[in-house]
Amino acid sequence: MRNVSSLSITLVRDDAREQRDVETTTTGLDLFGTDRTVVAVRVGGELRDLDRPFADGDVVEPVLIDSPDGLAILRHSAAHVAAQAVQARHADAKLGIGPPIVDGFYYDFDVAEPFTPDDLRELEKAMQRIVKERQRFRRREVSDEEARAELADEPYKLELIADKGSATPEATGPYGLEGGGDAASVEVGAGQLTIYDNLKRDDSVAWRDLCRGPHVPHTGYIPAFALTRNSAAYWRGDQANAQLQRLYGTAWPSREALKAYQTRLEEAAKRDHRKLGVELDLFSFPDELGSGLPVFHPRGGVLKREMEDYVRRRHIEEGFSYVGTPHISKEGLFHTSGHLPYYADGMFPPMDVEGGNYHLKAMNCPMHNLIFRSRGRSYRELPLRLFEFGSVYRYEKSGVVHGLTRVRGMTQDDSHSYVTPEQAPGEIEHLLNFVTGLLRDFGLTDYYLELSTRDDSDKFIGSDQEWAVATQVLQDVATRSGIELVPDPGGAAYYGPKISVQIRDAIGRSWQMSTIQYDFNQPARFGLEYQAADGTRQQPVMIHSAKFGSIERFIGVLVEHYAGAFPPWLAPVQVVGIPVADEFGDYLEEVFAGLRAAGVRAEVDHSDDRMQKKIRNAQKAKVPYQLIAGGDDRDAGAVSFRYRDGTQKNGVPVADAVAEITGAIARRTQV
RNA sequence: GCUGGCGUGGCGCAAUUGGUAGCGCACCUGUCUUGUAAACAGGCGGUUGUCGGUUCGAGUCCGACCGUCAGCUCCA
Repeated sequence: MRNVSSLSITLVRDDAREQRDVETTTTGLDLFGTDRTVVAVRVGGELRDLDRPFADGDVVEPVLIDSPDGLAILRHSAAHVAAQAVQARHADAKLGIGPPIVDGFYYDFDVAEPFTPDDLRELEKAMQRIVKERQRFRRREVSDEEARAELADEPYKLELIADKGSATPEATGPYGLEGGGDAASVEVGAGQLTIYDNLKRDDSVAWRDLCRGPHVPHTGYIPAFALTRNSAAYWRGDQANAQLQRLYGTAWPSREALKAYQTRLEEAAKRDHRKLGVELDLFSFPDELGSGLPVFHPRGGVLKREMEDYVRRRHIEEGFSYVGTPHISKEGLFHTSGHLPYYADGMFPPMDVEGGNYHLKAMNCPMHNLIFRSRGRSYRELPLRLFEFGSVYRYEKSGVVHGLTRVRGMTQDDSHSYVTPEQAPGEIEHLLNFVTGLLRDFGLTDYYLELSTRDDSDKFIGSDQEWAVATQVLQDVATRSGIELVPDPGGAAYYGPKISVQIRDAIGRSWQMSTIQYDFNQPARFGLEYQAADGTRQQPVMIHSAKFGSIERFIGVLVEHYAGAFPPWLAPVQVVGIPVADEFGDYLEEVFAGLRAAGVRAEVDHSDDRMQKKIRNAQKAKVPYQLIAGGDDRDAGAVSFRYRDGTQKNGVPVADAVAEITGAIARRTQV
């Protein structure tokens, strides 16, 4: 028989369930308080602070500090510490929101003066003091009126209270990580408001914040943190709102984990394509040209040409016709297409020519439409597939230009497939297969699909019915592919929905690469038609698609993906010949003549450096193969391999060496 | 576009409280060159992003512009 003053709870740990009778006042701290790796509990699916008492029948699971929820709780608690430090230093600072994010947290403040690097150092010290004080986090349920009274000096919090209920926590989980959720839901949920106090040893309130929680039991649970940077951010992400100052930080379960994170960032920075572009002499951005306008050096040119050769050949194999169109056009074309009314801001301003306005093109589709319309079209010609390398220019805002991944002048491997509505699903599937095959050939496997659809804003044209059909077609094909599919509501082009391939770069930013868009609007606006089997005139659907997306961006991502150590087929220089001494240069030249005859990009290093220096240079240039030859090799009609990892293979007969290299190039393998 | 940081020879860096710009690599020249990540010596190269201002004097201070970095917003 159970004692009336006890509860029965179920403890779930590592998939094991354990029934336990405990005292009525038992809390998570009683169960796990000695274990610093437990930061909260999950009771019936809900995250709770450790100091809340259990109820009879509760199913209790400890939340470990290194689990996704545990890390979020740790980081969100660190955000509170940061905010306390800020308000202690800047009495006028008004609180915005302070959610956890990937690898860290931020907190927004309305302050008179932006934070300086010195501020960050001082704030970090202040945070350390708060952590040392082991301030307790105390949860307090308050009514809306109480919250308003208590936070009368916090205008942004008052706004959140007023908006309470509009948040949708179930859509994103408790912390709304990985985007998509309203970060403000960290402060207020849909129901009961809570305030978290930070209590000093004597139980006096050091600081308090409107917050859903949960939090770690006390600030001593934050073993390793750092403030990383600060920047401006618009209140609630809206450019029309006030600009707040955002403080970014990171927090980890241990000093070692923090150190590992910092090391990871340093390693990622070494892969940055902007840095490697200089080091490997691939491309540059001359100031004289203007922001976002790259030039490709000979080595980068090889990369670009290999990609273009590949994708041109593949388009032809997939039934596309290679076409060509100019870089500029009279502006009427872009009125017809609808781009000018909708996206004038994204285009370079017009040039006045003979009294009329000309525009640099920002897209190729209108010109391809003119090719389609250049004569009568039969249903027998469909799908009609046009493809070109289109040079387009987009007036990207100055703050968003970024290396090769966000430029103002770029080359799209752009295609438009004109199809009957019935052919559309098949064509989209065809294009998606084309794209996934291309990504595989370039060694990219870590990507996901995004389905960008319309929302109810007025920037989309066409009927709801047409949008629904187009969206459904794309969704079906994307789902059938089995690739991870992420919704992107409101992200569609004004003329139709799209599927895009998103790839992450070295620093975790994701970039849109390939796109497939379903467009029923432009065929109507351009009056495109074909004659059907029954003699009637019908309007085609056009499917826009770019496989690399932008060649420039793809190169940027490739550089980071391979950290500059490209597979042989893409490497600007595939083989460097290194004579052990000057006199073996002629022998290597003979060998390299054979390589070059086989189409290999191979150079003998005849500089007056010594062998060791030549090896070092080739290594730094990340050349896949170093072929070294001295007396032993020459006598044997052989060469010696040195690979990028420093391993070597000596005395390889020349024919075998050529076969090994040409084989790896042909198979597009990495070495 | 917004907020903040930064801007010194091709690259990476240095220059005390404002006092007339240094180093390494690269490059050029010469001598060297036999086994897997830097031979030795000499030399060329910048008026410090641009323009304007303060000052007897500015790379060092101020302003504008350009570029760049981080974040925000945006991304047909």
